[in-house]
Amino acid sequence: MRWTRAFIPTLKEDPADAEVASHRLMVRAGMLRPLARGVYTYLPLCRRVILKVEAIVREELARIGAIELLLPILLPAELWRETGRWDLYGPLMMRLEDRHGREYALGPTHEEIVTDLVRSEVRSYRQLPLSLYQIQTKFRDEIRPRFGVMRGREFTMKDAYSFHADEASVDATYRDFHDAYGRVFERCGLAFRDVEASSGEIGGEENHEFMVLAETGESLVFSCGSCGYAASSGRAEAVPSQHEAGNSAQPLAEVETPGRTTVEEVSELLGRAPAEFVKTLLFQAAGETVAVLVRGDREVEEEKLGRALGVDRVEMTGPARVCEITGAEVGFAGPHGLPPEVRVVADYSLAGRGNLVAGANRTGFHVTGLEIGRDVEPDAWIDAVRLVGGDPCPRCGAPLDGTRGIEVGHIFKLGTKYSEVMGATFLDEEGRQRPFLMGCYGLGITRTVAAAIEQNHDEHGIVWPVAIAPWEVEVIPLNMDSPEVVEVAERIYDDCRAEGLEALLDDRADRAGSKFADADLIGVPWRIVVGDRGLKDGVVEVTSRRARKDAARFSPQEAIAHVRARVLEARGGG
RNA sequence: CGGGGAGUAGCUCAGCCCGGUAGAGCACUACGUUCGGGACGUAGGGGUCGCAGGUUCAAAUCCUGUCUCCCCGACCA
Repeated sequence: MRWTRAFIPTLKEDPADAEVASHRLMVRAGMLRPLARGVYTYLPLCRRVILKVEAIVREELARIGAIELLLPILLPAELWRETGRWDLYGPLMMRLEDRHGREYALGPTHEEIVTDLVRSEVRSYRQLPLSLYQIQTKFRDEIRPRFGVMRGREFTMKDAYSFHADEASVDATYRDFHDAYGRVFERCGLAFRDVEASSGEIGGEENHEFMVLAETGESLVFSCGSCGYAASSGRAEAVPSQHEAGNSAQPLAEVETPGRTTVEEVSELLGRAPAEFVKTLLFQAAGETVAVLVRGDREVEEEKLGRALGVDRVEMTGPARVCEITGAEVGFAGPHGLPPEVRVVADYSLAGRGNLVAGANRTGFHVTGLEIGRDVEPDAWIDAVRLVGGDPCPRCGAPLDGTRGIEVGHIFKLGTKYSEVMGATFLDEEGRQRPFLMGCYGLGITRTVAAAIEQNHDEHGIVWPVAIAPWEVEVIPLNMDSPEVVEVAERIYDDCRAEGLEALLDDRADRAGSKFADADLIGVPWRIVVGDRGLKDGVVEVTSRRARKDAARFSPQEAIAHVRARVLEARGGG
């Protein structure tokens, strides 16, 4: 491709609204332009990268026998009503009506749609297992789209769904997808972790997330360097302590704490460490009010809490209701003396602690000397705390690493969650009608591109891994007025392509500085520079984007051979 | 949804308080000089100042409404 024909509108200046590297660089490098909040045009350079990622995904899925199809984007409400997700999905789903007033959604995910297809087409266990996937645009009306394509409202996702007659088959396919995802991200040049995760809206049983490690990630990941345990924040377990109440034999006493509502403020006033506090948080879980007690220096992880309570989701109780229940303003809730209908659960972080500080359920007062077991008897001890880096590994006790990550893939075992309610069944060997066992497997294509940039850039621009680079080599003639430079560059460009390399020729009449700056920005991994200076000695220069200025001098033919050898090493897979 | 900020040239922004001929840098066009890490000069092209009302002799500027975008938050007591 010739630069003058390629439509790569690079920018000298950073866009004003881009906060993270991938967003900033995608706009500057002429990959991305915004159209609406969380909605972007993918320019040709970006499209090339997307197609490369998709090609890798297709290759790896073909290896595990998954079959590509394409499901519609415009989805009738009835199917979603069958599973109850028309209401459950809430405002996250983009909805519209046709001229007759019929309701539709723009597909945020496709479990219902693919299950509907399979229930009407697949009759027998002989047709199983079946793995179907598509690569398609998804729509989610995110609360707050941000970070460019990392959290957009319209994005490209590969979603796969598998159907099985028995658990062993689900397990085998789940493992296949797990391994295929690992190979995809590896081939894309990404450092990632696969972690135990919680299932969110999709639901189901076992599931794993694939997290690309990056400071700008929106998720928290915990991993153990000694035993290999890894889990997302919503899943990572605390080490279960023995839940014996402490006993310091201090009397329960009220203290005045006017206007001090946060742990920090009360801690300062009383001179007691936050770890000696009980935070009492009221949640609504399936219509019931639950008081969750957690150590003052810790936070509740709502996903874990929901699982511990056996409900799909928990919600914090609104301030008005909190006042009603505790009889005090928000900020003074405590475990002692709550109405009997409020269920009380205590997090393990409080186990064995005595002489605690807590709200007094009276505006302007806290209590000291609180003993769990004496002053309040929790209905249950649970693990609902959000871990922090350095917490002990639940498997081996070594300190956990806490890092941020970008979720690029998520795989689930669904069981019969969808097939059962939708009546999707097959006949087994004994002629019995049984619901399909299912798995589903998502991989964010555009998010993977952004994650690749987050992990591979420097202050000058993108540093593409060869496997997903828009081009493998960029040929840069430094002086377009020199017939010799142009001629040699053109010949190198042609020969590169003849050798099967994907080449970009910067045939713009610009000065050398601009070409170098743009080359750094768009991040093509190899560069062959042709200038009068070198041609005097019959050589051109080869540099990698990573090394940038460190040039090796070769004859044109050697240069191509050198680059070709490096590219073939790095292409991987295939 | 709540709070804050911003909409002026393709991009980054000034001008608005204090109403009076619409600006700068980058980008673009032409010519010249330059030419190995984002050159310089000269001359140009390009804007219904988000939109709709209102006040005024006169509105980018003041007032009202509205739309859009960005940031923060959405209850951790």
